[in-house]
Amino acid sequence: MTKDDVADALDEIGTLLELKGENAFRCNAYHNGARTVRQLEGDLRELVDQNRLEGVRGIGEALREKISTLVRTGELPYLETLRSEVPAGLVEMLRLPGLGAKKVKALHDGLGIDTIAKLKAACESGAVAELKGFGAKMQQKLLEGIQFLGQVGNRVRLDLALPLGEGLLEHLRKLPGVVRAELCGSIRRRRETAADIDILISSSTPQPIMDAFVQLPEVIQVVAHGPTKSSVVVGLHLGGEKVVMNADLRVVNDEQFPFALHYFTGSKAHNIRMRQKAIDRGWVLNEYALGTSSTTIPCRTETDLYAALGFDYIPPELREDTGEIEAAEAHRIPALVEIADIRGVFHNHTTASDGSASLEEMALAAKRLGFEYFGVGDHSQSLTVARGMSPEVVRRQWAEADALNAKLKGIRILKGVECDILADGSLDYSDELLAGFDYVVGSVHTLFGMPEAEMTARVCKALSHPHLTMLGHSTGRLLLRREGYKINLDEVLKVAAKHKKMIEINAQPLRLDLDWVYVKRAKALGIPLVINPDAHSPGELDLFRFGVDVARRGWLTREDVFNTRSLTEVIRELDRRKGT
DNA sequence: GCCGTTTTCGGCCCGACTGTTTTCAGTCG
Repeated sequence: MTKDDVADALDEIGTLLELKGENAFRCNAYHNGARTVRQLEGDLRELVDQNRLEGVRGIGEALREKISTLVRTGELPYLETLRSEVPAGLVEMLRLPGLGAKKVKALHDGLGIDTIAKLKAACESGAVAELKGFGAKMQQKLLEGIQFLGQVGNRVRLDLALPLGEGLLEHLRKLPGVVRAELCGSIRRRRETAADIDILISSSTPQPIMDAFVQLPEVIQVVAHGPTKSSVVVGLHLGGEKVVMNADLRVVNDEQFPFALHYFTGSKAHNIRMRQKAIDRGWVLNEYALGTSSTTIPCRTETDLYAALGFDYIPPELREDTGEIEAAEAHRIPALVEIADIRGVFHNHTTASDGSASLEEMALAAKRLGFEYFGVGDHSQSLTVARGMSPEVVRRQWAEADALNAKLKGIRILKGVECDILADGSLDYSDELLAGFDYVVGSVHTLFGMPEAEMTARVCKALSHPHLTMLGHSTGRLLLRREGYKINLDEVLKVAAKHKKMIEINAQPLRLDLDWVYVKRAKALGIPLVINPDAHSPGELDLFRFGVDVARRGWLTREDVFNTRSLTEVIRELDRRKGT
């Protein structure tokens, strides 16, 4: 049982209790507990065995008991019982916009509806509109929701949601009367996926802005259209993909803007803690103001808002209630790594394996981005599907790199490889050949179905190899598409720290692997992180910025990220590692 | 269910919008 498995179980309990009509705070306690478990540091099994869950905020006696049972037995009779009491279709119905636990329960109690299919039939027959608390509009909305659910999934990757949101923002900023305008929500916090686009505008004339918003060319459907809040569905073709998602716009006056910006950026957990901190000081914090009923504290920016509470400014990427509030209170918010700090990258592909551009084209693209060094990391021989390099091809690439380094000014090519970690944990080339590279990225590309213990041992063995420099995409996940392979990352991090290896943050928006939660743990273990775009074309080099987002969410400073070092420092460190 | 220099009970963030109401409950973020 992983932390995610346990957290999923707690979330499910919370949801099932809601559907049974339980006290909302009790339900919420389970959802809070799930979030806490997901972000726990260390091995859950050990935490349970050593009784270290005691004192964790949000996990009391009852949850601790259930977590222990889940971890020790892999089962939870309490959850089984709940499942037998609540039809599975009710949980699925919650995904429909406008349907919460109360309404789902009313549909079930009143009409015996326990699946989306039955709900669709009941809407079409007009039965739903007859039910108390429902009506014709609700019935129509549900039908539309059922159709929408069939068309789009839940979340959208950041690299798609961000440009869509920025496009809307650009339109809106041109409107008369707009003073300030920003993207909020999970996009501003740079989560790897987003469920919707949140936009905040300050203006003294909200109505015409609202009217313009719902008529933007990207808008497919208007969900809500009020004087200060509107909600629409937007769609756009981006990079060959049709992106459809919800977008919400809120308009406030300019004095309210910093409070609203903070509020709509979230996360929800961060906001709740902030409001409690305000209450501790005898104030109230909401999306419009900070203060008491008689006086308000003027703030021009979010920085002012945090300062009013005695806090450091908290960058949006940190606002997940994972310790940032305590750090801000103690004035220990780190100076996070920035895009401009990155001076080169190490894991990229060329036509020598499955890339689309030559080594020279890639190096020149890196130079255009302002990098000092470009590390090539083509695939190794066994990965034939990606045209992995034979030893001959490797030597030819080294000669090419030497020739280019003699010719090109302002960019240095580093000779690396993305070497397969074979099934038994050995590397894909002889030690003699590996010794000729400037560095070696080790990655798993095969046998994803291995049992967790075996996969963990495989990767840990590779980490003990003297020629391995850094671990590539650590779980192999593809966001919203494929789960990563089963691996005990806490163990992997421990072993990486022991052997003084680096770990990659793969910046491909589809991967973003290592996940930020583990980035934070890697940092705590003193492991250097490396941000790599895993570029297969010149244009993809720029994807490194999404890796910077992950690094920031993992609390990394410039010092924590290896590729913020200068070329001289990088070469010195790589040479030092090869010498040991 | 969780939590407590307001601790063992009584709170738990709070406002906009919708659709159904005839003054408000439910949903959402």
